[in-house]
Amino acid sequence: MSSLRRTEIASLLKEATINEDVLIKGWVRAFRANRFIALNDGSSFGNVQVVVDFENFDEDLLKEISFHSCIEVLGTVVESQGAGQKYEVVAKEIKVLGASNPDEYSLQPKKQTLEFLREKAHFRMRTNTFSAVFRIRHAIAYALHKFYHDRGYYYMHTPIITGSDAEGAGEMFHVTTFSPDNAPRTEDGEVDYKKDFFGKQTNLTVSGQLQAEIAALALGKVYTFGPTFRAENSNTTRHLAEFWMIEPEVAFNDINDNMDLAEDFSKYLINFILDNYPEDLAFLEKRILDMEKQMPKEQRRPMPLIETLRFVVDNEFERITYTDAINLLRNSKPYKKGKFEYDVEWGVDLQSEHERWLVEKKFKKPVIVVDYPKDIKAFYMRQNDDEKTVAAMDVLFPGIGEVIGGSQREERHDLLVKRMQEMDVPEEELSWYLDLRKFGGCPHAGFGMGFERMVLFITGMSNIRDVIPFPRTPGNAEF
RNA sequence: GCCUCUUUAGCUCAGCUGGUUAGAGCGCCGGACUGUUAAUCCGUAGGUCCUUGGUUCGAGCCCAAGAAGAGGCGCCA
Repeated sequence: MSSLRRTEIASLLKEATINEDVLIKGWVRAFRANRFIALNDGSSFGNVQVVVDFENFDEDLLKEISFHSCIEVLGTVVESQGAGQKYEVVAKEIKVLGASNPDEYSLQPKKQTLEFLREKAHFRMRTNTFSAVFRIRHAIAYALHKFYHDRGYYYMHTPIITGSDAEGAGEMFHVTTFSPDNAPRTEDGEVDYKKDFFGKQTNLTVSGQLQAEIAALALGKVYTFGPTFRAENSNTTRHLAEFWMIEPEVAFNDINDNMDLAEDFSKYLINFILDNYPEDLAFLEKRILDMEKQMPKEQRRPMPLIETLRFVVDNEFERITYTDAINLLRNSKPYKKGKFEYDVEWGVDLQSEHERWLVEKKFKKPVIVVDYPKDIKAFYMRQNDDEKTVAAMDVLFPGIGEVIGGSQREERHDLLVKRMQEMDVPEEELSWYLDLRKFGGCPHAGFGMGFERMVLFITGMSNIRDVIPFPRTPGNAEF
């Protein structure tokens, strides 16, 4: 068509030279009045408007310019006569790269529900909503690397296939080359994993934490970022069987440093998106506001999306001990009026309704709860001097709940061994983990942030399946 | 895993107390119009009422079982 190099729409929208010829390619978002094509190539939220003098184009060609068809346009940049945009491109030549028969195409140029689009995961990224979500998802991933790199952390790749099942973070997916029908058996009739690929039973990782601790005790400050798998039968808007987790682990940090890091990190990610993706955020915010118009007032968000994000970065997270949280809850109105479904009692984990009350009603901002009873937390968390609690923390966000869970790790060998025995954690399997306490151990701390939960919070979406391109949930592994 | 709700046109939904030919908006298609921004106006087509079984003179509607989807809870990130 032309020897011109393709101009990306993002750069065209940023700075265009009047009367210059450009070559653009993209997918048709709308074709109005047989004259105006809204073209998008994914490089930005904004579309470029292509103006077609339909009198000068072949009718059959114009017919092929349909919703989400892919076209190439050679045209001239001019100042727009219309109100919606500064520049537009007057088409000289149009070539259809990929037609899309509107009779058969399952997406339509109208509002469609997220549930419907979820079933069309191969097309849903072409919508405004999902392209905005996935641009932001990318940007959060970039920002997290930048945050840690700029602060001298090392990105550590922990294994996806693990040989230990002692991490205690949930049900695991087994990894095997055996066929379920005729796996080798031992004399007792058990599956003989000694004959399996790795010579032992292996699983998909549920956390990179234990390995990250190895790295932290050598490189000082490290983080992991990778896929994590939980075979829990969780059917909620905030659980996935395959999700991504960020796990910093820092030598010499105590629980307070850990809380500082969690807060700084969360705010950095939110700020990065506020600074760099205002258009996408504005669109997502408007989408929610439109949707909420049909909802009763009490179900609406207390603040629009961008205001919520600003509020979170501008205010300190509330820090409160588990014990104080219990006291607050027991003195709360819903508790006294018997509105809570579950009882509030020291030693029992906070239920969703209790966390929601703390975050959404009492403090109205992210809350960090620390010093949980040791019996409801993992074996590796550091015992506090009261001998009843451990230096564990959860960071709770409005609307989502737990986004971060972390702790100072137990670095005292004898105490760790005692705890493992109490909780029936096999010492032999974790001898390497105990070695870290025997040979040059030190206080250290870290946490895990659910990546998709952060994406949920920043985009304001309500179902976690809509912030990962190809969600894996119980009964669903399409695409 | 538990509880609740939903399933009717391509999509989103309405459908009265069980009663004749199941409707609307949007989308698609055809036409009109042509500086539009969710364009507008007119018109056409489009249905396994989720599936199976039952009750009934008669079932989209009632009953039973199953399937799929959504939400809440639990587990957690």
